Amino acid sequence: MTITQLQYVLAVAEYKNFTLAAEKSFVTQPTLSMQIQKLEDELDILIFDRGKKPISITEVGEKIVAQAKNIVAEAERIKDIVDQDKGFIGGDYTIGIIPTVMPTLLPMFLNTFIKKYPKVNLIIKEQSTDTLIRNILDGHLDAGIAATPLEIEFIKERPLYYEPFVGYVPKNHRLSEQESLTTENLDVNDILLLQDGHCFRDGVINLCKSPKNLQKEQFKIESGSFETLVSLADEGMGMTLLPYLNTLDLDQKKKQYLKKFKNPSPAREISLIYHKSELKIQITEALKEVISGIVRGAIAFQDVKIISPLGKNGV
Amino acid sequence: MTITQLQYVLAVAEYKNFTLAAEKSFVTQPTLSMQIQKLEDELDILIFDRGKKPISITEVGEKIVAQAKNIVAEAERIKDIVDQDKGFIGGDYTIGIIPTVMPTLLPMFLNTFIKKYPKVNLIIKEQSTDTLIRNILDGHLDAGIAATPLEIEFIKERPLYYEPFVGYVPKNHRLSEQESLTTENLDVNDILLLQDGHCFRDGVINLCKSPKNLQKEQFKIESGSFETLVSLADEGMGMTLLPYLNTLDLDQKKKQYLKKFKNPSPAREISLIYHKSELKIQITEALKEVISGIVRGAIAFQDVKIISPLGKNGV
DNA sequence: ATCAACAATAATATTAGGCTATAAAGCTAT
DNA sequence: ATAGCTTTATAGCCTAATATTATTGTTGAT
Repeated sequence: MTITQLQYVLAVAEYKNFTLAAEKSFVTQPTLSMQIQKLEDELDILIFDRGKKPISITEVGEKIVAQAKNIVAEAERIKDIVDQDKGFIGGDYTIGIIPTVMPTLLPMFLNTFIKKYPKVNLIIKEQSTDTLIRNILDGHLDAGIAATPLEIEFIKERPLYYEPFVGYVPKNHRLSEQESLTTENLDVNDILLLQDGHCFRDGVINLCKSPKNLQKEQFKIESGSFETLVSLADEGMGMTLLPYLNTLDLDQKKKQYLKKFKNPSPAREISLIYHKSELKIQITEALKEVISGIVRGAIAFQDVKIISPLGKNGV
Repeated sequence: MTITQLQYVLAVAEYKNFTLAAEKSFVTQPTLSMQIQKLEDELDILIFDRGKKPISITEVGEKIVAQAKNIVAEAERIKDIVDQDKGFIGGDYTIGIIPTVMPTLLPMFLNTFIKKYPKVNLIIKEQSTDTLIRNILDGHLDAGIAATPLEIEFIKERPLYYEPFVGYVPKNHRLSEQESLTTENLDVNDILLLQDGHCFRDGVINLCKSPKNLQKEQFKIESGSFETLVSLADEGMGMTLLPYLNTLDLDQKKKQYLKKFKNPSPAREISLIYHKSELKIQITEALKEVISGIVRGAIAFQDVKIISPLGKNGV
């Protein structure tokens, strides 16, 4: 049994296809086929059931694949140890960021980070919180940036900053005369929400006094971008809530409609999350330091109350 | 990097000597030297400092050795998974047993076990509790039988049976007229003890009312076997305490001096202990079942109070 | 029935891992 | 100092393992 063989097994388990798995492993298909056969012979079991299409994994196979993941991950950490010893920070690093954070946070740290750590090859993906968690758990992401607390087993959370919710209340709105907002003011049916799947949507719903009253209305407008929500609000379709960083690049005219909450302002906690196995921990630490350092300047510390980002389905 | 290379590293780390490590790995010394060099080249670090005698491990080396242990252990578990799937119970299995349990318990289960699981090659070692723990932690033992609770991190305890303490009070002893013993009766300075290092000794000291009064006497007799203690007691040197199973093969004449404790009788808890990583767990489970089954017959359930086996030094 | 997709097999080249023999280095003791 | 011992490194060689390309065998879809 070799580590290479286990890696081949993982590739086939992932792609359910020998040819494709071989390609992704940068070897030819017969090589991979033979190595897997050899492992199967050595253990005297079948890992894959080739009689089906797509290929399926046998019952023992599933257990072996799970264990192979462990072994390969532990083996990769040897390189980590050496890198850490040499003070080397580099290599591929894949990070997922939730859509509502991506456009505001990424430009703030990306440039600084790639200049400070030129040997790290950052791969950034925009993903919803639940995909992000899945990808961290199965090792496809090295880290993620998401609203927390999530409290998922095997995932560590390291808060980066707290971002207050800010109201956008257009002219003629019921609340437009108020100096500042309170949670009690809000009516969830009057707030324009992001579409399903965005955790900021769930945060807003949790924030409102009686989230269970979320009604099926005659027509319900939901969008994936705050820009749309603001425009809709301007058209008199209701008010909306924005994360603080998203209010910064509104044009001057629109800024007049922003209303802060009374302290403690509701806020979301944005954290760097990663697998508790702490693979590539030096890069993760480096990233955390860069982002924290930058954000400390941008978001003044305030008295906030953290709102859970979790929807009724858990994530 | 191969699993084999990591195993070689572990061997050298253990024996601090290439030649011996090669021997223990069943390869020649040059083979092992080269493989380790190759690994060091690949990682571009030094794991061992050959400039010292005996060979020493570099700082990074220590971390790599620790991680290599993980990887190798995880890799071995693949075989476990397959064995479990096949219902196969076999292979080498090394177990340590504390001296005060060995002579009474081993004959009770050994025969049954090797007949029931003929493919398991049992290797049994008599060891004190602290060596036993060290060996379980570093993987030299698959399991141990010791008095518990120990509550050591990374070690699981599975109680096998509770063994009451029985007094051996010879003629003319201060307590010889009493029907049964109580903890209050005991004076630690009047009890013949096993020599230092036996956890049964610590158990007895813990049991006595004021263990701190253990005096430095003018002469103090300690032995490693209960047989000696009983003989000494017969000579009027004091009384002693025995674990219940050790009283079974006293000759008829001596049995008259045995005195039970009033319920709840003090007792020691004897457990099967093993690393929480649960390597070879099928064999461990099988062993536990065999021993429990046999012991259930031998030790009638009683009202007991468990005495800690830990001495002042922790273990 | 034919084609396309995909895994297995065959034949072969290359590499890796093992061995024996031997050299070099580091100690120890005379 | 040097002879002798112990231990690790190097050299040269052989075998087995791992890769390649070319080809065959299956299966499912058209």
